[in-house]
Amino acid sequence: MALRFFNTYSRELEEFHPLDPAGHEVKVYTCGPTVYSHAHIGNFRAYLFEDLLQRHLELRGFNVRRVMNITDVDDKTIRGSRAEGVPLEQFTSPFKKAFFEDLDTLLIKRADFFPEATDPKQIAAMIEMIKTLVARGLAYQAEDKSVYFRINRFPEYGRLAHFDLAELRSTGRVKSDEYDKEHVGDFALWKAWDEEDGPVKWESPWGSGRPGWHIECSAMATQLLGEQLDIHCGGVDNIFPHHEAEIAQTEGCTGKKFVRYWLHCAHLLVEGQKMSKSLGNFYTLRDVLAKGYSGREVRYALMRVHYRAPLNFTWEGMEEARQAIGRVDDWVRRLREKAEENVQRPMSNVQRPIEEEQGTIERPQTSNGFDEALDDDLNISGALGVLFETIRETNRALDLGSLDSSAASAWLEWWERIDRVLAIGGEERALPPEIETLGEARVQARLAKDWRKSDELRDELAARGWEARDTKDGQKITRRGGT
RNA sequence: GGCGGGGUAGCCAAGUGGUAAGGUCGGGGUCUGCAAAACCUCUAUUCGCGGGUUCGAUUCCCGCCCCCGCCUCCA
Repeated sequence: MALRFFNTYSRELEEFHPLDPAGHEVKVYTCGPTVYSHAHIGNFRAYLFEDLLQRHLELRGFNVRRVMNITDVDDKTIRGSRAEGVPLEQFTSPFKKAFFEDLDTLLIKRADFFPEATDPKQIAAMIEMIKTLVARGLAYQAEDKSVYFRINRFPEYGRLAHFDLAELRSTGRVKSDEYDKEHVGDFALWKAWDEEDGPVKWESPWGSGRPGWHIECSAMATQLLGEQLDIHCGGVDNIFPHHEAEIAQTEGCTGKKFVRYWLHCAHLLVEGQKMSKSLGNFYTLRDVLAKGYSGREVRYALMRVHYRAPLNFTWEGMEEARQAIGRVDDWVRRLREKAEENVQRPMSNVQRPIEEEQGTIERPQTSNGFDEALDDDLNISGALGVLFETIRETNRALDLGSLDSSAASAWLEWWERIDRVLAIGGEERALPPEIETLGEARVQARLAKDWRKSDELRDELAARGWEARDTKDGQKITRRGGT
């Protein structure tokens, strides 16, 4: 099956073909965070979806060139810096740093560029775009000195969201400065300085002020990726007005189709409601980590539901993620042990091709459904289904002794390949010395058949987050859950 | 009101015009000193509701109901 995505623009599943004539490079723009506080896990759901997209495209052989912007100037960042009485840059910088740390925690691949809105080069590019729009009559300076986009001159406006402009209803969420504008729907490209902005301002042909939010993305995307993008992503709440505005501005300047595939992810809910800072019902990644969950557990929990379906965040869901990941870990560990048997006696009886004929375990197929599931608009549930079925089947074969070390190696390779997309695999870590000591004591107790002491030591280990299991090959100690 | 997304087992969640993947939880079993892990097994005659098309619909069509979101700077 061909790779296909649901395009918000057409509201249809479309086969994916990049702009690059060679069919190799894919240009992706993803809306990033506004750094006025820590991003919450709802934000990270979107970034995880984008990470999954990038990783799958890469697995499919595309070379992804991706940009994610950092909005470090807007009403909220200015308000924050004033409240703390520090310069804007000083206010946003810790949140930028935290954002990148959080990306690492969740094993989200870095974009190629993280342009910042306050970068003078970007501001200059934004001003250039606005100049072009003004010159073309697509924008005008109003009495309040701000510059607005004239949506009536861009007939396509509303097409992405499928909105009829005449039907737009004000939610009253935004303070209206409507009488300065020709149309309520006209949006700011350049916001004239006012007292609330304090020292935050840049010079422009229209006086001092700062750029509007939407123009930021248009300028950065075209600067770094060119006038036409393959894929543009974001949360569904960005469809209107943000992405609509981006189309208007960019196409207003270039006259070319801006984005070929628009992909939007649904919201993360908490108790059935959208998780958002304004409602106050949000968790930051740090909140979840503080409960003892690891980055990859959060990653799994937020990634396991299809990106276009709402996902309800619950602690029960976190526990499920922990269990599922533990199952994967145990399986991988088992395969590694099996695979190593090969290394220990490498040369002995060179060829035993006969083992293949004993109706043993099948080797992994290059594709046994995992890639194909993701090709279908990133059907992660289908892909995970393939993984877990594989786990059950290979575990069964291991139980029966019908999976030899070379087959184990082959399955391990299969796993390592798909984990380049999932990135949920854990790392083997050495036992801390005190755990080692307790484990050793338990082995001795067991040799002496001192079951009571053995059980006590097992409880002791469990209390420290480690689990002792007695297997045919002796005691095994593993970390359960958490980091 | 307009525009979207979603309604499948206790919970999470795939999916197909031919009779329901997978995860998690819970019950039973094999294994174990006891456990754990793993494996086996049980848990939706049924896919929001009502019509229609069809030999047959959870899947296609029509009409409803419920939940969530967007409707001018929220991922």
